[in-house]
Amino acid sequence: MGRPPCCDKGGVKKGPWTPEEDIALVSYIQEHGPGNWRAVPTNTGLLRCSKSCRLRWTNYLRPGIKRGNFTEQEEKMIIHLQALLGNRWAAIASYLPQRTDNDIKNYWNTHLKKKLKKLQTSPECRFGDGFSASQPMARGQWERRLQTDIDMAKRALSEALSPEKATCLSESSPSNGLFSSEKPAQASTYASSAENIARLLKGWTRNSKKPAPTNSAVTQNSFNMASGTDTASSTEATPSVANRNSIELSEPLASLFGFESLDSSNSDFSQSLSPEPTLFQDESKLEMPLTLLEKWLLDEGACQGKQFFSDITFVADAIFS
DNA sequence: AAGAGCTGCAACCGCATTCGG
DNA sequence: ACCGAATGCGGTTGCAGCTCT
Repeated sequence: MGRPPCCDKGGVKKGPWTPEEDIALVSYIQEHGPGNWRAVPTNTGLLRCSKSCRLRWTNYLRPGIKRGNFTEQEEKMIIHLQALLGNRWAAIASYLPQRTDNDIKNYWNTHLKKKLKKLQTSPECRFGDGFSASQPMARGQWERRLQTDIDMAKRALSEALSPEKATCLSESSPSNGLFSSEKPAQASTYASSAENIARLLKGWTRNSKKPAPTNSAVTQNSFNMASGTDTASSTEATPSVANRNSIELSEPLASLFGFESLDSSNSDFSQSLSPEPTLFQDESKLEMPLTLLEKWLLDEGACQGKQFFSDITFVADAIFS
């Protein structure tokens, strides 16, 4: 029943990508730009389905992707946004432009869910106005309350969004490009891809001293190794493994939305490659710069949804304390 | 030292949505 | 308006590497 999978035909390779495949893909995209994925396997000679190529590019090879540990602020953002949006990872990822939806999803499932669960089972844990994990309300009751809070918050958001505010905030971050419809010049768009190929090759050569690098973990190291030698003094978007733990821990939240750790070409890239829907786009057709969202989320006296967000903020704060 | 169990993440799968003829 | 193809998205899986015993 239904349409056969796109890579149903035989001879399609699956599993981890090799550095050779990555290079072929990046080279092709550098030349032709992303899109028309159907043509990619044919034109590159890759024995991969178009879907696999797109996924590899968007989740891994695309410039401007930050890998490694999530910062405290990123975690808080994810918690906030997950509470607001649910498991709409692509929408959440559109507000953390250096992270992919897959990354955020994985991080939520492997780290944050556990943290929240642990917190909820902790006897001293209390949420906001008094519902506590030690005396949990019935699941259905809790869910109803959460849904009510979310609805309240959404309503408050709609009310809070006057046109002049939206205008003001879009002006406040004119260069981040995330909400701009302008397309950057192709040349600058793909400059960082060329850079990545160079890094890939460089790292790959170094790795070749070891047994043949045949999995994606090696590829990842290739990028990191190549950039890691001089990352301490740069604003490289792919930090070395060594300094991942310290990266941006004290970075102000604003930088998350200002793309300060991206070079200009990468910013352009995320601009051209991130047509993801903005918050609530499919519900109330609102478009709101993240700075406003975050300001609103964190503004203690902001709106009717205050209690909900104080609950969420409490949870987030408890996790990081 | 070794093997069993656990964890994290890259990649896959299949359904939903969008696009174009 | 309809239909098939292309793309997007979220859930799930498989496996490499790590930790524990």
